[in-house]
Amino acid sequence: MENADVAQVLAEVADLLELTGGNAFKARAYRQAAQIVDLLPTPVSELWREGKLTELPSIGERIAAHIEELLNTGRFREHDQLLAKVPPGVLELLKVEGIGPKTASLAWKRLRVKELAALVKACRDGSMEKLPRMGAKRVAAILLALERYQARKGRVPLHRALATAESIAERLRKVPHVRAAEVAGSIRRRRETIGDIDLLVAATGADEVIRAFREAPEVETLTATGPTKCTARLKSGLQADLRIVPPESFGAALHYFTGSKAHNIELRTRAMRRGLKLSEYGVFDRQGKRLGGETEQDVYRAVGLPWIPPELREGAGELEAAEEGRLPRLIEEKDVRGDLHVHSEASSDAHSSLEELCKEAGRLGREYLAITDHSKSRPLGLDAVQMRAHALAIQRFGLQREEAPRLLTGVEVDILQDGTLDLPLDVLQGLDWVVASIHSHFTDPPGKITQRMIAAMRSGVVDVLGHPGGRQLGLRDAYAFDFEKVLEVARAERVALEVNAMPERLDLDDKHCRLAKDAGVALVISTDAHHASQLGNLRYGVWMARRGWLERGDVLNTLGPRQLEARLHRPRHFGTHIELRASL
DNA sequence: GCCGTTTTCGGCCCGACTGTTTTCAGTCG
Repeated sequence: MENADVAQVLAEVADLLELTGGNAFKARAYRQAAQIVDLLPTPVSELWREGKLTELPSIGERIAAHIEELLNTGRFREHDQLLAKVPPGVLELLKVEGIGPKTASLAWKRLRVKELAALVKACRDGSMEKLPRMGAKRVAAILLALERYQARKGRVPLHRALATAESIAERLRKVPHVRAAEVAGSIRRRRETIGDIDLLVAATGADEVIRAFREAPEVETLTATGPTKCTARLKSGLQADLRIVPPESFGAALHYFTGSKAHNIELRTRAMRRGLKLSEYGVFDRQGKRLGGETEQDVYRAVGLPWIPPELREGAGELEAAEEGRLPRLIEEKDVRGDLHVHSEASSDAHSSLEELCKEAGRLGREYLAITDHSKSRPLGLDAVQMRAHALAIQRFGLQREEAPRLLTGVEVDILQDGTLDLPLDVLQGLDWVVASIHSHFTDPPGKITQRMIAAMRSGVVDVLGHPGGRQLGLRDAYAFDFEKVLEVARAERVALEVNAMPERLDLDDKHCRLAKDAGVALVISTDAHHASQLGNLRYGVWMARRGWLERGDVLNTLGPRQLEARLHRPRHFGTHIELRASL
């Protein structure tokens, strides 16, 4: 069982407790425990084996015992007992916006609503409206939310929401009396997917800000408005929340609305223990005297901590790290000096010439670029003879150029179903840089996928495993394999793991980055660009790496070309060693 | 169910908005 599965069961217990009218604080305890497990950088099963479960915050004797039972048998008794009391469809009702445990429970018990379809019916036939504290408006809102839930189950990838959010923020910055406007929430934390957009404005008056927001081209309609806050449905189907605060509260509010929730609760609890009160309006002492809140630094200073970068604010140990002075110095985009996974028009699914790629990479300040086109198993991929010729062409083109970037001959070679590579070893040995990736048979059993990766890493010619998890956001989950085992072999064979920066891959993800770092395995952040314009996607990979606590020293392509050669497992002299070209 | 510099019982982050009420419950972030 993965951490996410354990977390899901614990969260479900919380929902079930609320639906059945159980102790609300008990429900919260389960919800907190679920959050902790979900964000754990190490497998929960490992901590259990080491008897360290109760060392985790929010996990005591009882929940630890439940987790043990879950890991052993895939279920636990209290969960089963609760499930027996509540029809499965009622749980799903909670996912509809505006429906919480009270409403779901009322609809279920009074109207026998046990699933979404029955809720729609109850809303339409007027029976819903007769429930206590329910009225025409609430029923209409629920119907609308039901529609939206069914239309857009789930979240959108970061890059889809980012441009919209930044464009609205930019518009708000131009409104008179606005001192600052920032995108907060999970976008600011650079989460891989986004549920909604949070915008924060510091201003002395709200009316003009709200008017500008309403008139933004991305906004469809406002669904709630107040003097300090309003909510809009965007044309994209996303929701955007806008908050307006006085300038002296901007830092406290920015901190608050950046989250995560888990991080905020930890920080507020810490403040409380020090006799302070933390809210989105500032830091206050026991008498209610304001101590600060204009900047985020005020907030952290009040609780005796250094400023924590948003990407780390997940309640995953960042407060302890800050306290002990071991916050990582996170990698930045400017630290990355080269791109080691780029496709040219020699790949059937890519579109840019070497010239175009070099021009754009040069503009972005990249010092080197590995051209890594597909091997023969991919449609129109290169066979041994074509690969040699292509490598020569890359070299020749590179030699004609004076300016950066320097070109490396490379390949993205397929890892075949039996674990062998899709091109002969001597061809691969003749290249500057070898990315090995799985592009087929994703549904092989976990053991088999793991063996394919291990065999590839042990070939002696592979420099990095490309998009190791194989996921595509919203399309395909990562395939199942034994990551621990892969890390072990990667370290022994000195093979790096890729953080693929394609916004729809972002693979490795943050948790796996952190595990790799802890295991002493090197990482490479690459764009996997299929067009020159995608070379700029590097920032998405850097953000994921930052969420995984990575520092400059953890990432190979922060090195210059000479230093990089020196770090590799077999001798390399980029661009100078293909003796085979003479024989062609 | 968890937790402890108000510590083994009695709390549990805090505030805004809506729709329903005629003072507040429910939901959300």
